[in-house]
Amino acid sequence: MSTHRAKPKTAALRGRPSAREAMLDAAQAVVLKTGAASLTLDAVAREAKASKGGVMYHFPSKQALLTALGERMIARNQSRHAEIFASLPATPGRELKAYVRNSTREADVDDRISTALLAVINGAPSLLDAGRDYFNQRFRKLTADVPFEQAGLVYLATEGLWLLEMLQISPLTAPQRARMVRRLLALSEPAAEPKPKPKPRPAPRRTAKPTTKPANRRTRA
Amino acid sequence: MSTHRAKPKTAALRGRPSAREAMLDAAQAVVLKTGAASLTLDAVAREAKASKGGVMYHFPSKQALLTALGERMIARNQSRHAEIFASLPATPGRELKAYVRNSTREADVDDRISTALLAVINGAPSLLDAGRDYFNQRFRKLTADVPFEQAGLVYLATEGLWLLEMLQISPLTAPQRARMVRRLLALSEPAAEPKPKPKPRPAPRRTAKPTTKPANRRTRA
DNA sequence: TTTACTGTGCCGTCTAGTCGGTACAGTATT
DNA sequence: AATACTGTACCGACTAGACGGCACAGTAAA
Repeated sequence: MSTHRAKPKTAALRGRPSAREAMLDAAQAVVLKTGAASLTLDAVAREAKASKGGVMYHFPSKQALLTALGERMIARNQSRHAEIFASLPATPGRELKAYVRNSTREADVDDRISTALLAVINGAPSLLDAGRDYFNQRFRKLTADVPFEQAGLVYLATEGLWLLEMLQISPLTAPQRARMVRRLLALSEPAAEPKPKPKPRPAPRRTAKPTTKPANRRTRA
Repeated sequence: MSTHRAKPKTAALRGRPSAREAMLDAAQAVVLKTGAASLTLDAVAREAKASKGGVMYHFPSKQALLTALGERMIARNQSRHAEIFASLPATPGRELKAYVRNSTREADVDDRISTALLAVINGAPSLLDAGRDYFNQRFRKLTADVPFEQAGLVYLATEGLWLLEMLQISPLTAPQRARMVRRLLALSEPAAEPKPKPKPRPAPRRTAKPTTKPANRRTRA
């Protein structure tokens, strides 16, 4: 434990503009570009334009780097959620709605991809544990002001969408996805369930484009 | 490609009770017991009570082993689906119902865990590609005889439940899970949506056990 | 000079893949 | 029936490379 050179947290707080953060960014970039399997310390150093020693200085072990990455991602996710939450009117289902919005953000996919891939690949119990707590707490909040089965359904579907996209195996086309997201948001309001079909099916019934496009491309071979 | 010693398929068909299958079983067991990260050829050999050379004889590369594993799992999943499908009455939503049943099978979790973890860990594009096709085809079938948004919702929620359990981060307690599965099955029938509350909420409203139990344990530290 | 940090080089371990060898079941030949 | 030969299945030692981690010298600022 105490083998290493004291916590560099002080450094992140004052002085240099955080080589530490840059390294976390680099780690994320590596995962995104070349896959989680190739997330090596050398790769991070290369990406961050630092040396391996530098990385080891900031993170005593690879585990530490991974953990820090996971924590940062959870924190970011939380603050984004808070932001969206604040922008919504104080109706019941507010939490759920904010959650759906946050989870289905296009721009967000980048961040999200890395986390779980990392967690999985590493088999890191600590990362998974942190994630578990986070998931548990969130779920409890989401089901607070919407009937359980309804909130649960929205929750599961949202996570499903996210995870499928993360794994690049979502069968939904872009318009289908948009449609489902709209549906999820509508279902986030407690009173919304009974008759979910006010509009008489406008146009895209035949599922625009014959499903053959996976909607997600991959940088790898 | 043709570097190796001819396909040993003949062996699987006659004579020996297929060391090949035993090796695939072993690979699965290893992933299940010690995590996907520790799926090495040596580990497979040890588990299968064979030698590494033996493993390499049947699978020219680790990739090949992984691919074979993935294919076998898809095949098994398909046949299980067919079985369940056959046991259901020919009502609309039959496909969807069979899919939900198959995906939420307790006993099935074992099999499922390995596949995706494998696919992710390896970054194996081939495995993911096979999975993608499978997912696409399945989705198209499932949305055939149930309104798209309804089927899509059930689909996403089911995949979400499965993936969350696979990653050991599902926040649902066992009774909550059971409740959601029931709900998903009910939603698989096209006419079922309007009023989903015929029974006046029997007993477990206060979500039996305060969510603290993750419902899935792990063998690792 | 002390502190904070970087860069380089090395080492031990782990792991995919190779290779030469073995056991043995058929099969053909005599 | 004995012999020689062939192909299949399998073994285990070895190799080359990758990767995590460590030591240590160097540098810049205060």
